[in-house]
Amino acid sequence: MARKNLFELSEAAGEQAPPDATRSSLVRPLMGLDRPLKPGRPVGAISQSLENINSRAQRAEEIERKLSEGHSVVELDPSLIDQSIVVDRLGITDERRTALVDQIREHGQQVPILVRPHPDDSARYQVAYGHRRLAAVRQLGRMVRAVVRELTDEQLVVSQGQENNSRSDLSYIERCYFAAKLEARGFSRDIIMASLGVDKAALSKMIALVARLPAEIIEAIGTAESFGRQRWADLADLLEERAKRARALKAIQDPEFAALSSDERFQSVYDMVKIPAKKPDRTLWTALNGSRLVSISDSESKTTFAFDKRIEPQFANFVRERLQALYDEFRQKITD
DNA sequence: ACAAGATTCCTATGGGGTGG
DNA sequence: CCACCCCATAGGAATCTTGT
Repeated sequence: MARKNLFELSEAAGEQAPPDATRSSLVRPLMGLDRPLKPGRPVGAISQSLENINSRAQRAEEIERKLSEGHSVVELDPSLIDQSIVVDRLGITDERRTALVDQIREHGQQVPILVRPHPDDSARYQVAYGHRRLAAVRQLGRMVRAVVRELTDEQLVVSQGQENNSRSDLSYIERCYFAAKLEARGFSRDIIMASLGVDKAALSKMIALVARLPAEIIEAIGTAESFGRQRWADLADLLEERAKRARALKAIQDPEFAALSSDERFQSVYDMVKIPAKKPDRTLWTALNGSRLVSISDSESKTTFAFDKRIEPQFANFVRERLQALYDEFRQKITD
């Protein structure tokens, strides 16, 4: 928890920091993004150029530096801006949203968002990144500060993914989800790798993971910030079993489930399917005369007595009539 | 035969816990 | 408080599989 809060604070600080405060040490130009690429340029060029920059943070700092220095920032009406062609988030917590809104209300929007002209509607724009800032500004009813660039679809998603990477903004499952959506939209593996900053092996696993998990469960659990590849893969393994999957799908409908934090939701689903359902412990009670009168089934939540009517038809009724007396005796015993 | 993708295995890293 | 260990994570290399 403490870690998470720290992270949120530092991330919030990042949004408002003066753009040039920490960037003077950066000298390496962001190859491939320091000038707009010609549309239609082979996609390999993008990923190739990105290989030369190994540090994600550095890469992202560069993107921001370019934005704040090299390109003019304009103010746009948020209502003219549509979201990206591929949505990357699984939802955002309320406190994070309000924190950002407060911050922009007090300090203004320090970091511009990146948009491109809408390919189908010349009057509108599409976000490459800055969805949350856009939403916050929209809520405040202000104009949004934005950099407008001509971007191909590939450049758009690569910019979007790199921005997310740079801020360590997306949890593992969100990155997987984003990857899967890019894949579904027909982007090449090269582009997706460049966007997410992962190699082909990792990407393969990310896409496979989303394919293995029911979408309802991913969406119900949400970001699950604390859980990475291993735990999600474990969960996917466990959910291969049909019975467990059914149980998980049912559990996520519970209103109590929705009230948990995302991490807790993951843990709760995980725990539920991890512990194998204990099958009821069945024993047969045998009377002293050898009659096997009662079979007793003992599970986690209840104990069932089944009376065999073929052997002693009246016995069950007899016990039923004595229940109150038995219960009284029981109460008496535990209150002593 | 070749390329793309999937899988498996190994390892550096860092967080978290524990014992002195 | 520090040193150490354990474990999860995520990146990467090697290898296997599949499709053309």
